[in-house]
Amino acid sequence: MSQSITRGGSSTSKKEEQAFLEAYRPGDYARPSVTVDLVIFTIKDGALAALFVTRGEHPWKGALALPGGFLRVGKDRAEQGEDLVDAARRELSEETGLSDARIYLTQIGAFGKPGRDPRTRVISVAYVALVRPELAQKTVGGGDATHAQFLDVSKPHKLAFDHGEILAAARAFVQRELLVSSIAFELTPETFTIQELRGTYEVILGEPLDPGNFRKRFLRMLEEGIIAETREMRRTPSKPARLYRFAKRNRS
Amino acid sequence: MSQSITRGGSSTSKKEEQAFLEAYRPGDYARPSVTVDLVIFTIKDGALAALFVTRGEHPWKGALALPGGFLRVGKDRAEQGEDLVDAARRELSEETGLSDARIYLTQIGAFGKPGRDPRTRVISVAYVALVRPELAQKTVGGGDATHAQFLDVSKPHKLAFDHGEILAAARAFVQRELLVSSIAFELTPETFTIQELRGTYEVILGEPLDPGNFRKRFLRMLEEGIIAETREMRRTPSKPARLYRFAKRNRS
DNA sequence: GTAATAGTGTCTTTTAGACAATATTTC
DNA sequence: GAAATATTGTCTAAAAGACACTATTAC
Repeated sequence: MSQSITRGGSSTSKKEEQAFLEAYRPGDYARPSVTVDLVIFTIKDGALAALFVTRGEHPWKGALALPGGFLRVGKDRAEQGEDLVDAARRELSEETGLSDARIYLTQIGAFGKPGRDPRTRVISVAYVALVRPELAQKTVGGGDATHAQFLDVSKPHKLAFDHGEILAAARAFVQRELLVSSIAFELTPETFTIQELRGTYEVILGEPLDPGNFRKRFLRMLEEGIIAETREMRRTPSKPARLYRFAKRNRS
Repeated sequence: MSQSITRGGSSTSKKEEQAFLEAYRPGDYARPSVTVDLVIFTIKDGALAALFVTRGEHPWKGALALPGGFLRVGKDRAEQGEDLVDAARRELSEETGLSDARIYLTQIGAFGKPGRDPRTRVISVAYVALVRPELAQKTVGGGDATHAQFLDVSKPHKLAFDHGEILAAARAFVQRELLVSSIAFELTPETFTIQELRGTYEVILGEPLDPGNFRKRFLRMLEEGIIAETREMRRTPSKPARLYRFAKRNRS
């Protein structure tokens, strides 16, 4: 915003500002469309999977795409529409039926290269959602009779628009975040064994972890109170394993 | 984007898509304005400082604000306007006169709460720029006869719009990034002593660091080739100190 | 010499990684 | 008992933090 040179911080009257706002008319320069796109991750069949929809219309008709939609913008100054994160929650709910506010959802950035959508200039604000596997199975994307489906992200898919780039950014975000916060639990069932949690880590990081060494990390989290023991055991093909549950976040 | 249920990935003809695009007319639902706002950091007088402008117009007339401006959006499909990061570079250049493409500039996210600008719905994409102190002094913001000025961010300032929130996010971003990448060098003169680099770390982290322990970290970076020794020494009030220079990034 | 700051060394604790070994259950 | 895997333990190396100490220069 180019500023005229006015200094000294003279407090201007509320009345004057009111008059300014009344007189304000939006310029007629072009505005972009703003969409909110979601990378909804879950663990499916032992792999990191994301929800994709098949496009039914041009452009990119028939191609896989990330779920998303237009940000709802109000018509006047008093009603300016919905917040970005609310639009993301709404999309999440529409695509999966999941409206639980506890589901992890966070913004990872804006993507807005000119030409990314051939129809018009679009700025997409991307969000990452993490859905526990038992919840994901119950959603629209859980079955495969619908247009939305969870697919293994380690397998290459031809995606519409620049959604491949957004997906890559989302994977990088989750990998980085895994090392500093408790997001692994957002992709793990309510109760889990040490090995099951290790599986989640392995799937996100894309590499195997030593069971003994992972156990040490796990026990540290237990001491810190991030994880709590339960009385139950999980039956396995061999020796049963203790079940634990997530107790508290290690950072807000 | 709501999808009609079409499956099977039948590849559609280019001609059909072309026809679709020709017929496409943007809907008349409201679009938001999109701006790019910058948090331009430097080190000034031994403190982390950011560039602020004084608003000359309503709303928030007379208040401090982050420099920023509207994203330029083209009028038609063929010419969709400038990229987000190009808009950020343009603003950086306009506000500081610095057009060097080597200046660190990266996006930290989109801010778009309804009501953040009383005039109309605005989505702001925020960028962080890091400017070396010797460069910052030469800029418009270096003196204080202009409307743009670098101010110590650890002192509270009443900022326009939600710019306080954006500034806080930018500071958090830089602090996190300091621990994993080489951004400290983006705020350090070309050549520097160990103590001077430590000063940069201290100013960003907001806490003192042990000189002996920091030296060990420093020497590790020297071994890794991130830093290189020079032949020069810096004269100090007491024992002179060796000068080093930044050699290579530790991650792209 | 004295003050100031550059630079070195020591000790402890934490964490990670590689990897061997033991324990307990199902079958 | 055999197979599987949960669990424990050992050794090494890297890194961080606290803190005392030495070296070299300006004045």
